[in-house]
Amino acid sequence: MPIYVSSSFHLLLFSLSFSLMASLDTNDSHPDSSRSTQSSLTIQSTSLSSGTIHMYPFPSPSTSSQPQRSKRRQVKNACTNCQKACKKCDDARPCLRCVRYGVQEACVSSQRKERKKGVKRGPYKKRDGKDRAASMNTNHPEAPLQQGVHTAPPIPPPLASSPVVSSYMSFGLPTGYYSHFPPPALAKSVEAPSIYPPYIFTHLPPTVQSPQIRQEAVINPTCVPHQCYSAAFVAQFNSPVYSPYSIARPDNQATLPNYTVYGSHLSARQSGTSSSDCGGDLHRSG
DNA sequence: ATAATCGGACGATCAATAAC
DNA sequence: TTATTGATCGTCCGATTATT
Ligand SMILES: [Zn+2]
Ligand SMILES: [Zn+2]
Repeated sequence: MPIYVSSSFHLLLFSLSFSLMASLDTNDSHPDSSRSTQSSLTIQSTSLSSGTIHMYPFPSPSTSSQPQRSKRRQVKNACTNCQKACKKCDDARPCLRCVRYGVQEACVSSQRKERKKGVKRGPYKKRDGKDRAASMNTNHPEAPLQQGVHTAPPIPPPLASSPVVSSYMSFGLPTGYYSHFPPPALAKSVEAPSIYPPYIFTHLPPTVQSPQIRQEAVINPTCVPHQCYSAAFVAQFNSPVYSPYSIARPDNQATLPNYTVYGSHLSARQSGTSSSDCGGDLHRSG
């Protein structure tokens, strides 16, 4: 039963941000300032008008020139539903989004196709010390902007002395674990917020792993304790002391009135349509 | 106001290549 | 053989559009 705790600094940030995020809808987004066209590039700030929260748990007081942000974390394989909808998935199966839409049964991981081999690449750039430093350093004027992200000192691994965990990366839970959600009262958006309290993980309750009971839990939100996401959850979340054991995932959110059921309205693209598949850098060129 | 769509930025992966 | 590069493939942010 892993319990990851962290600094109160971040808890504070989170409690603050969730109230602001309440208005977010399908923009279950999180700070990604470099690609946002209308959100600011500020660090640890909040854009109230757009609803975009900029939270960068790694404060960079000294380097004021470069906005520092942690990397966006991706799951290895999104489920097919999330994949089609271009929405954030998670490592658990069923994923939270499918649970929310009541399509747990259809939540299966997508398949990655094998990378093609035998593609020639041409010469790499030289690898002596200097070139290397240059290529890895943003100081290089020619370096792509993208590389600038890595300018900051490498983020220490979790077991490093610092308890600080990136909120941006916090969603990376081991399979079978769910992070806690903001209290439903705050999380009125349909899609799950991308920023989760990163510090309290709870093991997937066995009941959730059973399809039958899972379904019941969705159908009947007023279910057995540990199968539902009830006032108990809210209470715990609001409590200064978090108990990792009695919290189940918010399954009952799938039955919230505003949520439409997969098959009628689910925001996943029809597989047969000619619409684009929402993917990739097809446009990108050398 | 809320939900769905989807363009494209960003992240992760891993074969090709370079260095040892 | 190991280390590094960098193209490919994938995720999903977030603006736009559609629906209620
Ligand atoms: Zn999913
Ligand atoms: Zn799913």
